[in-house]
Amino acid sequence: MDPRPTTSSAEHDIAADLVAVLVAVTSGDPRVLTIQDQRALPSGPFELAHRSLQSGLRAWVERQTRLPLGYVEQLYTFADRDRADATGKHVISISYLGLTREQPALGEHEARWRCWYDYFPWEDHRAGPPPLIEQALRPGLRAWIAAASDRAAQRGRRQRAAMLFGLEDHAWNEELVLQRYELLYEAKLIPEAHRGNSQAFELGDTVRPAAPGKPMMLDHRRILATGIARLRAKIKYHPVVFELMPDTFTLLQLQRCVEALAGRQVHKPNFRRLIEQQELVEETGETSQEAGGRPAKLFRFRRTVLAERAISGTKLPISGA
Amino acid sequence: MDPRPTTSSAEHDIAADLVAVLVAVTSGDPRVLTIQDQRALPSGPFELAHRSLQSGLRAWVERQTRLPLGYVEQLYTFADRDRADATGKHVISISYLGLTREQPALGEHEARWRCWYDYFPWEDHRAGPPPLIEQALRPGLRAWIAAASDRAAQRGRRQRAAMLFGLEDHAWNEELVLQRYELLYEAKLIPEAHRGNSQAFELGDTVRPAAPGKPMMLDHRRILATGIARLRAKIKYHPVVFELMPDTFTLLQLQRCVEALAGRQVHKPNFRRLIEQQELVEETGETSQEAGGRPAKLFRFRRTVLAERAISGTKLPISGA
DNA sequence: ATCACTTATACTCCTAGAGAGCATAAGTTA
DNA sequence: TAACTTATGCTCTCTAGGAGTATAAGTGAT
Repeated sequence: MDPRPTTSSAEHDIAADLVAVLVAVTSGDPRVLTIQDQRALPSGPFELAHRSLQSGLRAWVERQTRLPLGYVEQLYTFADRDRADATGKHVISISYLGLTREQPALGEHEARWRCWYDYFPWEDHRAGPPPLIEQALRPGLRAWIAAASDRAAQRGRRQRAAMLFGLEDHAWNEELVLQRYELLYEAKLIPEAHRGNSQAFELGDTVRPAAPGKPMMLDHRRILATGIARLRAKIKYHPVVFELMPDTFTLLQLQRCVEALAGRQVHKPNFRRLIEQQELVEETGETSQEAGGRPAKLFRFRRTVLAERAISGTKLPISGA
Repeated sequence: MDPRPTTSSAEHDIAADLVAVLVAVTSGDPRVLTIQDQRALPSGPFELAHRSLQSGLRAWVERQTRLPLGYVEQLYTFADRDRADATGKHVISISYLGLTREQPALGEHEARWRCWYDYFPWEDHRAGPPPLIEQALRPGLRAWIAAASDRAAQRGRRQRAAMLFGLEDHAWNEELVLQRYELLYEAKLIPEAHRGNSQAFELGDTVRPAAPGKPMMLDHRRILATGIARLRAKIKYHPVVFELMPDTFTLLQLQRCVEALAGRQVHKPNFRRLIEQQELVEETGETSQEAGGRPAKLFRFRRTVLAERAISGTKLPISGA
């Protein structure tokens, strides 16, 4: 073990990049900020001027996009060899999840909001399991299963696919976004898997039809998957949804927001019961009748709960897991 | 937004360090591997030869300590300005949690296993709330509360302290390890808070008596807190405990291991019920009578559950939260 | 041999919370 | 006025999880 803080000669120069998964929910769609023809996540260099990584990200995002970043959380740090840049220098990417409200009309650097289900169409189960799993994914998965070396390996692959994609009466678990992406990647059903690493085409690896869903540069789609998974897990025990809501909202709007993120429907009475009995919100006294039915009460998030409670003590009724 | 992958001129040279929180549980104590007179966590440079960060850490740890690393998980990436090394170069620290079984007699670089409660004595509630919270912590906390600018701020501080340390009929939540450390740090009850940043002694900041617990170099104690918190959260829904157990074990040994990590007692009948009804273990047919009572059946972890189940579907009876 | 003690293991009871369904209220639009 | 939409309240049921109790099967001391 190398005793700190003597600077070892083995240390090499490395560049650090910040990559952001910026999420907003607009009119019932979970959206993510993209650049470069919607094929990349916004990223920028980590500069010496920044006090810390988190403040570096905040400063950079708010300067570039003028978005007020409500909630920021570190996701994961990558440093794969493929990511070395033109000079051969190692690039470390530190990815962050950021939540914000609504989208202003930002137009710089062709930044665009895009529904995240465009990149992961199999993740949207709000109207039940999407048919595209059976139609577009299953054949490729079958081919991957059959391509395993022996019977035991085939059984393992089948079991893993069934568990992750909710096949053969496995229940759908919306949190396993990253694992599903990694399986599809491993099964060469993701276009990104064919780039860079040319060893991928050895042996009996036939090129299988790509899974639906828009690809991204480098490993940005994996980073996005990480962000979605983290957010889906987080909303169950931490009141972060409110960072995505306007100041006042109806309970149905809140529910739609949660459903958009979780990618599954929520039982309406239970949802209201949970929100209200936890006293996460308070009435504003006003009502909204945007939706042509009985006017709904408007609510506002009780920010004080963040101080009152142990921060891990809130729950949303998403069965899953 | 800066379109990748053009290398921006604003990128500066940075060194990347890997820091490991290596955990083992021996004879009922949760231990962590330390170096430098038990004042630092093992760390090493990230080298170009490594395929990825994770494999870099694995290779380096296994080479230096000859420990078989069962489970590895990334914790957090730090890059605070204080961490700049002698040359003024930014140092990014990527911290990892690693689980291993037992300790061999490794003696290199004065590496030693040490009980993690030596660094966080207030975290051990296995025999009820430790008296040292009332005796050694409470006075300092009171002083910090009283030092707030106005009544509202005082109330906020009191509430936060009560929530985190289980005072004033708040329940103890064993997962909030990091938040507790950060509060003590902020309250200047942690010796590490007095180093480096000399601005800390402005205004009415009196030097309060330090909290008990062995300090560490740099922010290593914070990293350790992060690791403990992550592990305490993880054992509740993922069967990682078994990475810390020998091949065969009794249910009581397993329970003691969980209790050591969680820092609280567990209801024995409920624990056994949960473990058995989830079919996490299988009998070996043998029995153990190390403990001078009725011989206990020996069990073994059913590794297949990792494939069978969605990995998030296991639970341990730790009320908390 | 008996007793005290330790540990293992099996049951029962209770309650809070989550899932699901139904009923009613109060608006809108055709 | 009817049909439809959305809001809101209530009930029922099931189960997981928390807590307590009882019995079994060993050890070591008197």
